This record gives sequence, C-alpha cells and structure tokens, in this order.
Amino acid sequence: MLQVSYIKDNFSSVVSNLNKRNIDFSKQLIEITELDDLRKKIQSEYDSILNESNTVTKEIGILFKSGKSSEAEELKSKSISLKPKAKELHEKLKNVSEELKLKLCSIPNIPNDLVLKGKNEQDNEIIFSTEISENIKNLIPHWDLSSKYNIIDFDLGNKITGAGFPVYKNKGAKLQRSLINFFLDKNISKGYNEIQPPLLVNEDSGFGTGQLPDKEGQMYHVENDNLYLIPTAEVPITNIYRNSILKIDDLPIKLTGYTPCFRREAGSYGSDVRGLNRLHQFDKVEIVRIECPTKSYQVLDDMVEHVKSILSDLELPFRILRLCGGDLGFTSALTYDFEVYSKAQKKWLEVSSVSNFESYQSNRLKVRIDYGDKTKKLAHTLNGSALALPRIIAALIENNQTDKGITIPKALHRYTGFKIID
RNA sequence: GGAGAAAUGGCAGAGUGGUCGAAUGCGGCGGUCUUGAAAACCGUUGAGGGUCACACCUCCGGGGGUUCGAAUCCCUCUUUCUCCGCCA
Repeated sequence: MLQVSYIKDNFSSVVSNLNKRNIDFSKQLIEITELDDLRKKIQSEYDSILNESNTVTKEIGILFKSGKSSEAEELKSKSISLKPKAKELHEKLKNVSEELKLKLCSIPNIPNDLVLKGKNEQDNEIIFSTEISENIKNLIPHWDLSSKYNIIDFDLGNKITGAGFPVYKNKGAKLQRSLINFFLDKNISKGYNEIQPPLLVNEDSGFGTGQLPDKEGQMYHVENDNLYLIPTAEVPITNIYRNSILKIDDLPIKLTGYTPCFRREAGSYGSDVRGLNRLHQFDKVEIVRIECPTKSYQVLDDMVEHVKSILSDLELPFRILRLCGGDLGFTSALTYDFEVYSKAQKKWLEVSSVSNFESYQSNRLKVRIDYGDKTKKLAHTLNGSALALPRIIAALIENNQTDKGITIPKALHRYTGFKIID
C-alpha cells in the first residue's frame, strides 16, 4: 500500500512510473488525494465536536463534586445535544477511511526506475545467462523419468488428493530432503536465521504481505477457522514483524525458512501444468529481509548474487530476468526472476523470484524503523526464493539423465548419500 | 471439549465511573558528580491522526453497548494462565 503523502508530494512521477504497468492509474490517484482531503476535513470537524463535548463533560464532573447539581443538569443536556452530530461524523469518517484504504489497496507498487515498460513476460530483460547446449536429442521429460526410476508418483497423488499433489518416493524423497537442507545451509552460511513458521495464517497476515484482498482466490481457505494455507513462507515470516518498531541497531534482519506452499492455481492449464511444472503443493526455501530504505537495493543485488551462487553449485543452466512493468508483481518495485533451462522440455522454468517491495508491504504491516533521533520511517522488505524445489528437480533429472541413470551434482552428494539415481 | 481466572506503556505492576495517556519500580536516553566507570542525584522517555509550528483528537487485547462522562460497568470475539478430559 502506497502512502497518501507520497502520492501527493510526487503525483506526476507516481502516475508516470505506474504507467509502466500498462494501466493508467491517474484517475484513481486523483480520487485518492481527494478522498484524503475529505477525510482530513471530516476528521477535524469531528475532533472539534469531541473537543467541545470533552470540555463540557469535564465541567459536569467538577460541578457535581462541588454540589452544583442543577447547573450540571443543564450542561448534561448540552452534551446530549452534541451527540447526534458526533455520531454522524463518526460514521462518515469511518466510511471515508474505509473507502480510502480500499482504493489505496487497489494501486500496485511503483516500479523502480530500472523497470522497463512492457506488456508481458516477452518484454522482460535477460540480464544474465549461462551457456546452454542445444544439440542434445531424445531427452526424456521428467514426468517419464519419474516413473522410470520410481521417484515421483503423480497417479498416487491423484488418488490421495488430486492433481497437483505428487508423491515423492525412494531416492526422489531423499533428493527433496537433500535439496531443502542444502538450500537452508547455503542461506544460513550467508547469515540468514532459520525459521519454522506456521503453515496457516490469519486474515491480518494475509493482508500484511498483500495476498489479501486481491489474491484471495489463489489461497486455500479454511472456512471454519478463517485461516489460509500459506502460498509462500514470505507470508508468515514477514508477518513476524507486523506492527513493530525496530531499532536501527536491530537491522539488518535476515531470515530463511523452509515450508510447503499451497496454491490453488485457478485457471492454469496446458503443458505449463504438466508434471512438476505447476503444483498445488510444493516445497520452497525462502529468504526474507527487513532493511533500511537506503540499503535495500544494494541488498537486492546481494540476494541475486546469493541465488546465483546456489544455482551455480547445482551446475544447472540458468538465466536472470529483470521483470518489465507488465509482468511485475502487484506489491513489488523491482523483481529478478531466475529460470533454469529444462533440456527435455526445451523451456525455461522459473525457480526463484527475488523482489524489493520497498515500503509497500511495510506500510500495510506497519513495520517501522526507529532511528534513535526521534525519526521513524517505514522499513523496506525484500524476499526471494532460495529456492523452489519442484522445477529444480525437474531440471536436475532432465538435464542430468544418462544411459546409466540420473547423476546428482557434487554439491548434493553429502546430503543425498548417493551420486546417481538408477 | 468442560470449569474457573486474567489481558494496562520496552518490562513489572497500581488504578473499579469524573481534569487518567494513566501512580510506582526497573530498563532506555540526557545531565551533575568522577581522571574514567559504578553508585547517588536531577531531568527525560508510548503510538497514530492533525498543524508551518502549536492547539486539538484517538488509542489501557479486538469489536459493540450503557452513561453527560468508561482503563474501570454490560455484551461479544480473540489470546494467555490454572484445573479436569482427550491426545502426537
């Protein structure tokens, strides 16, 4: 959620930067500034009525104490007469504030200067890519390799739950566990503290990181208790700091956590959802940072380098994209996507998304920094996948298939205990 | 799941209808003293809205109500603790 004061002070640049998302928000932004003015006007009217009634009320107390009850009775009726107007203004204020908040929530984050205007993923900029050799033929896609080596069972998942809930078996299960540990250890070695958060979150948490209200349909909702299954560890981990004021010395905050992630993925279809490409439940290790505004972009680069080093360790071909305005997530100001190349499917699979949300989330979450000199500012939040499992597994088994079996990259040997799946 | 108790500022803890945004202690910050530190003493110390700055307004777990007036009374939700039951 953007800050009204920022919108007002930087109106034209806000409009032009938001235009990079290919939607014109100028009308909504004008409405927002007008609503805020209205809110202030009503607020001050309401305040002065309250002031008057507070004054009268105090006088009544004093009069009663000194035994002047008839004069007190007179003031009582005056106080009563103020009530209807106060109630009316209170109602108005509530409505206007709610409308303002709703409108503010419908405005996405302002893209960073580096973000190019663009329509969709076609317009993303490739800023880094490893070499990929295209001369390989007759590679088997991972969904066939999975059954060939009996490591992932999609049919069994269908039986137990439904499509998009695979069952990992044997060396497949061990590979999953190894990757999780490998990722966590890599993150911890870079100073991230490990968290095991709840997998169900309440409405406030969903709102704080921006999943609610706009992405309600993407989350599994437990109606009985009004809780949501997390679509990413970003939600519970970032919400650790909801409604808190951090001392400048508490920063930086670097957290990592492994969780399963649950996504309804309503509306997905086709080859995109085949095998491990898109699941309703998948495992992911996330990194989350809460930072000083002046440092957040340096930190974003640092996170990108970190994810890069993990993928290099796995010896997978990958590239990094800087998302264009049209593909940029609602709450993000700048996002780098990591994609690994899947040789059998001959396509790029997104395995990580690293973003700076600036103060967009922290304004919803109310995460502030106390600089110790009487100034307080909203913190910047960032997060990224390091990394999401299924597509890494898909790429690993497809790219590393040999006549003898699937070879495991060296970095994982100490975790898997085996060097080949055969 | 049943029965009871409770929720107040960074923490502890008073306050049960009237100048209470809230005593007191600890902690934090500033100062005096000291070569320096500790101790002692003095001062200061919640958040949000609003304003050029004041004024002013809101907040004592959340929401609603009673009253001229609510931290204090009532309803409701949430959470915590104690006891019983069940249980990985």
